[in-house]
Amino acid sequence: MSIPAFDKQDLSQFDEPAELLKALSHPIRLCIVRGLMRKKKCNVSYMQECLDIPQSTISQHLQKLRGAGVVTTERKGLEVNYILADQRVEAIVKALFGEEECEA
Amino acid sequence: MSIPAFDKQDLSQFDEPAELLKALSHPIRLCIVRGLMRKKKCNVSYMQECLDIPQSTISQHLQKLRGAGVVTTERKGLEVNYILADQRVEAIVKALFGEEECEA
DNA sequence: TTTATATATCGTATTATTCGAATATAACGA
DNA sequence: TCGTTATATTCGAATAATACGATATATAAA
Repeated sequence: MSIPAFDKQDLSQFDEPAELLKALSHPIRLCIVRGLMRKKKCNVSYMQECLDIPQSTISQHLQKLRGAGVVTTERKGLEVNYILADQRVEAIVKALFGEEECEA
Repeated sequence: MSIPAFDKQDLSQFDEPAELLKALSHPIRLCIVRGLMRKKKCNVSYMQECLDIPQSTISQHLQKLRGAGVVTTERKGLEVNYILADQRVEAIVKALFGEEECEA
């Protein structure tokens, strides 16, 4: 009587992790997230400048990341800084891109 | 002159990893993949029985996983066994669900 | 106040995913 | 060959994701 490898009874336990992965599964968002691993803290304008993508597009991606709990925000005056907020995400990014020194 | 944390020039380097994550970002597929970590090798009927989901639905999810290189197949007579084929995926599943002994 | 700047949200057209029934294929045994 | 079982593919409808211009909000400075 061992636990089956698959089990429809707890399919719902995969909902949240799948949501997390979905939030990460877009090139722009993945780029943002890896950028935040390198840079710790980053405002929208900086990302926009680097990525050269319309502001509303970036902002929408950021809201999706925030909605999934991937990032949190810290306002500083006019700017809003984004910060990684989920350790699982860091492990996933490392799995995908390798370990890496982060700059202060 | 350090490398910027974000860089539009190599946005395309995120395409493949994003595809990989997209393939994983569905509860059924994630369940299958974690099941394959536990069980190593598994045919479609077994998954179908456990998950109680229409055959075509399972098969479609499996094709998506295969297309992304997450799994490979081994035919044995009528049955087709699915097997994990990407180490990154194992690391990701561990990040999401924790380490775990695998049977056999 | 007004103005400027940084960011968020809305509207909407386009494209992609999802599901499951129906159908097709592949391998085996009689 | 024919029938059976296991799996894959096709199709259409419903739903969700995406991009981006236009517009709204929030903060700060004049």
